[in-house]
Amino acid sequence: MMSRISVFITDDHYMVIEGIRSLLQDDDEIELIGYASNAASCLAFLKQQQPDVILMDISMPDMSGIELCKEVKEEYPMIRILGLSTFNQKSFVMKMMENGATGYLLKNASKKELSKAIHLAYEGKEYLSHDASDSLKSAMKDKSSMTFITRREKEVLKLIADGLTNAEIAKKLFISTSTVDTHRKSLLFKFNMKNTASLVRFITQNGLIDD
Amino acid sequence: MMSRISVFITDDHYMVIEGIRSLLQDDDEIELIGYASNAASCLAFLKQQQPDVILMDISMPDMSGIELCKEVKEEYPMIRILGLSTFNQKSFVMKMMENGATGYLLKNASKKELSKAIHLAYEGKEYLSHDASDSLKSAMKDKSSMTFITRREKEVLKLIADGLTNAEIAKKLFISTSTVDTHRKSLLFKFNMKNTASLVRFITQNGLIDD
DNA sequence: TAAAAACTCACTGAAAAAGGGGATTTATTT
DNA sequence: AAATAAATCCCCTTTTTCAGTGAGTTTTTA
Repeated sequence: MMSRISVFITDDHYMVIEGIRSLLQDDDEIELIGYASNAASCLAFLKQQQPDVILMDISMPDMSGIELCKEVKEEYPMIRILGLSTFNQKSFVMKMMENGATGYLLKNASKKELSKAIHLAYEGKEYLSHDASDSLKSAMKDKSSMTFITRREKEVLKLIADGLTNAEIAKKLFISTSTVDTHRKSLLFKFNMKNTASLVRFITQNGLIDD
Repeated sequence: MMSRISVFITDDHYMVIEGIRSLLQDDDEIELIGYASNAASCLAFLKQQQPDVILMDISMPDMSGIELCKEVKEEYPMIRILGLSTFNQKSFVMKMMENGATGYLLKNASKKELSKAIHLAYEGKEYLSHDASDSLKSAMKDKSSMTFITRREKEVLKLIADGLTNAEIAKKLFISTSTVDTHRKSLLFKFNMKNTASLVRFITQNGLIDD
């Protein structure tokens, strides 16, 4: 008999970790070897030990799952990553996959679904949570050259979500309002949103901003 | 020895339910008698059986936890309710408490914290997750006469968060743009926000809108 | 060290939101 | 039935955002 699939969890909600742990307890083909509640300790763990599969939440206190996914994949390309989220917005799913995720799971997934996803991920086959796969299909079409947002854009995004106007942001960052405006437009374009309202909703909902 | 405290969970994330279940397994003073993944089945359950304490998530597919909390309290005033959330924004905590919640828990709460909160809730004493209690204190001061938003305002709010402009909303609801504008202003006023960005962020973050 | 990406700034014009005021009709509650 | 709250509509002005285009400087990366 082959060895068990080793799994690691990165999620900042204790209850979610507990939930997964509990769901995986019976599955004797899967072994939970550890968990981390933030990106830093996840990376620290990986230096010591590499699991076969990582279940990774999008929103972590110190880094977004999308970024962490990218970093982990660069360092340890053999590790399979399954995105974990409460939402299923097309752009997020897309970005996770672009950054090397093997699949995507919603947090209300059943025991069966979870187990299936891990097994498939281990074999390198992609798995997409039901609701997610639909949105992904339509998303993959307009999957233009998206390199994700820059440091400055993120900074501006945060302030936009805080309710600051371009003028206020400009003052705060010691740049001109034109520049802020450019960043704002760039953000709308990259996230494919038509105005600030939908942009803010999206990034808040997907935990792409630190509360 | 007294009988065990009966607990019911309402949360639309299976993993969270599993997590709580697992955390409570060892505590032989607490008995988990059931769970629901939406407001409707929660209410249906309560018609048959009433737990001592309900652990209630804010964001449910069919109704916000704030509303459900209110309804449950009206029908079964003896049931203690503990709010469950990933966030800890003052206004949300405040509204949950105003609507009858006995306490408030963050989803990254430890086993000890969870158990403590349930026991305290059972005794009718309030428990507030650490981060939450701070924000609540400062919030209670400016707790002005907020009657919360109306049906129509909520409808408009949803569409604003979807990224529709006043004109588009007006078309959809068969009313004039002036009316939509009035509702928008009213929302900004009620939530004490200065623009759409901060409004959308706030309501999204607090699960006051159905994703 | 080139090339690419990120960051910077400006101009124009149109669209939308925000701030302030007032007003009528329809529901709801007391 | 009277009072209160909700929903509807309009006016005006100012501020902010959005769309499109162009272009120089700095930083990062291949």
